[in-house]
Amino acid sequence: MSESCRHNGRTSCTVPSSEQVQDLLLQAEKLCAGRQQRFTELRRKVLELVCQYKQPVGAYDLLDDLKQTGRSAAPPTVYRALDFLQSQGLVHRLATNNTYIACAHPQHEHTGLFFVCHRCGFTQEVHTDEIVQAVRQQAVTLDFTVEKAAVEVSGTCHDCQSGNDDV
Amino acid sequence: MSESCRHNGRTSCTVPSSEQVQDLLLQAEKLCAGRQQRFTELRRKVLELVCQYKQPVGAYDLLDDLKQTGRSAAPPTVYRALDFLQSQGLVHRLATNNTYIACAHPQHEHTGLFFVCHRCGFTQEVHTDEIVQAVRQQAVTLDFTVEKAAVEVSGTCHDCQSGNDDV
DNA sequence: CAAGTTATGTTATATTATAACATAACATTT
DNA sequence: AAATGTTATGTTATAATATAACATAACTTG
Ligand SMILES: [Zn+2]
Ligand SMILES: [Zn+2]
Ligand SMILES: [Zn+2]
Ligand SMILES: [Zn+2]
Repeated sequence: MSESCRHNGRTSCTVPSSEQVQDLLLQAEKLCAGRQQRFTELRRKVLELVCQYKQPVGAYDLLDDLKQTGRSAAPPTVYRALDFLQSQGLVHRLATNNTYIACAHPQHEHTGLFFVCHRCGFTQEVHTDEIVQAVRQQAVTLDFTVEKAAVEVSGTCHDCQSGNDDV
Repeated sequence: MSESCRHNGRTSCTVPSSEQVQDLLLQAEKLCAGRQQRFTELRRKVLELVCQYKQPVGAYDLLDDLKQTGRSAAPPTVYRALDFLQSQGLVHRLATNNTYIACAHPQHEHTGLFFVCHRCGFTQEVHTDEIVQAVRQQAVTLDFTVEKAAVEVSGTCHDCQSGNDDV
């Protein structure tokens, strides 16, 4: 299901549900294999941990989780794994709150576009051609070669707008 | 000159030049006065320091600068001033590299759109209606209430593309 | 297996930012 | 002007995030 996906236009993407995690891990394994990149146990484990969160997660939370598994772990352990996962497009880093989130469709390159609810933390990745195109067009105007773009919008999500102040 | 400015469409904005700093400080003073906000000596000084950099500057660099002036200063000193300046739209924070930059036209609210050269550090703020509009449109689709948006594009600026590897 | 490369373990430290509480400055009312 | 409330700053300590540096282990390739 997540093997092939079409993200034309403004398609929204969700964090994989529990039953999809294994699928996504398999996908990640294939992706890395195809690129001659080593999808090690540690990297798999970290990606799995990231996936298990419904929301973006901090590096030190992942570190705590890793320690729980009995495995030896220090900050570099998790940061190196996250660096690798990011380099493969399997994980995005949200700069505005120093968190990490699994990408639901790493099979094609893309800029991370995120809408982050600062009330409940719900974070939605989207693929909006208009945004990407607008950034690209501005880059042309500036004669700027884009390497990567971060678009992080914070505000209130649909569910949190319903007037109830106590979620 | 910076008193009234028209940023219709894709207008680029630069960090104020040295001779413009006093103008910008005066503008900031008026702006705060009009809002019943206290533009204290400390806040003025921090804004001035930020303006004096041609590139985004880190909080601890500003802290060092503050100390040079003889004034007592600790991290909270500069962070509180920066928080205030951000709240008034006088300064933007770049989340992708934890730096702060003066806004060249704080007189109207806007999202910060930045193109950051990772080679020379040159950072260009732009006002691109297309980008803002595209984000807004996507927010409508998601029924998401935007509070603030951060768009930070990193790559190579015009000057750094000229093939020379040793700037 | 040997040699080279890449990944991980480990310790220490750098960098960025905030908590908490005391004091000072300013504003407002009497 | 004194009293009072509010906002800003000083000060100390610490939290939160991330990396440097170097040793060891694992994997890869010839
Ligand atoms: Zn993604
Ligand atoms: Zn929400
Ligand atoms: Zn601005
Ligand atoms: Zn450059």
